Amino acid sequence: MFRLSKRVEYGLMALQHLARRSGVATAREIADASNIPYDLLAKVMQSLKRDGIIDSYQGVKGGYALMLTPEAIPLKRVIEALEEDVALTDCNANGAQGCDRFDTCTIREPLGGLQQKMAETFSGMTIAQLL
Amino acid sequence: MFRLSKRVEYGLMALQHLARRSGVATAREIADASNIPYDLLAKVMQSLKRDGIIDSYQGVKGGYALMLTPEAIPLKRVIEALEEDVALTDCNANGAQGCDRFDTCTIREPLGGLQQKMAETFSGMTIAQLL
DNA sequence: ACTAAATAGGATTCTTTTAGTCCTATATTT
DNA sequence: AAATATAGGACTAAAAGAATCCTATTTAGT
Repeated sequence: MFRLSKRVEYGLMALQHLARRSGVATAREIADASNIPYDLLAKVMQSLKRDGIIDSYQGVKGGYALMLTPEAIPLKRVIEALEEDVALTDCNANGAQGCDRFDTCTIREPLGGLQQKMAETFSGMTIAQLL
Repeated sequence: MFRLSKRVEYGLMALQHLARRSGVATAREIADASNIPYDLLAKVMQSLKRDGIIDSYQGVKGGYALMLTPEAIPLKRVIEALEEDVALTDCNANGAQGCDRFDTCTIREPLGGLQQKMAETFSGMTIAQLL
């Protein structure tokens, strides 16, 4: 349906939250502040951590903090960290896998061009512009 | 997952087919040529017809033909004819419906800007550029 | 040492969306 | 009348997305 997933929505809200308070915030705090299901947000934060966008601190007084300035975090990176790829078709993301008309297909290449434009759009906007 | 739906993929293939042969083609012919499930394509053609992108002729010797030149059919129109909207979030498409954090949400507006850029991208490419 | 509060992450379930199929009706040409 | 199209409703199957549950580990404070 051509939408950002909830994971991405929640991730953006969380990063916005972290950018605003510029310190450590817990997943619980963010979930409460933005009215997001805690368990789901927890996974999102783990993904962002794995990607290196944020850092995490375990234990009491723990939480998450940005590893980068908001200006240095393009939306494209957030989306990709959250296990999606900015691609219009499967074939433009994964190649022939799973498409039985890969060879004869005549829309893949032109769509590839479009896709690149979209990728540029998502690269051009950063967390800083959400503030 | 941020992909075009099969409906849109099939619709683009069909329009490309019609643009190339610039005459009447049946759904069966297009389905065979592009290796698309016939039943599904039939619905897609009906939607394109309803939108006025193509015209249809019933009965033997019937089929479909473009109502517009390929240059006059932007992808955005095709996508919308096929029951999708080019929107990044539900709220940016339907307003407050179904989102319980509509009022407090702070990512909707900036995403709206992005969305508009995307819409422009999809408006800027036409069926002619698929040829 | 113990407890409380965090992150880490596996497994599962529920819901929604998308894709695909089936069947019948109607129109048109031969 | 028969054959070949589109029109469209109803249904089923498969996949993806969202949400929940449970347990392990880490760490600060007492």
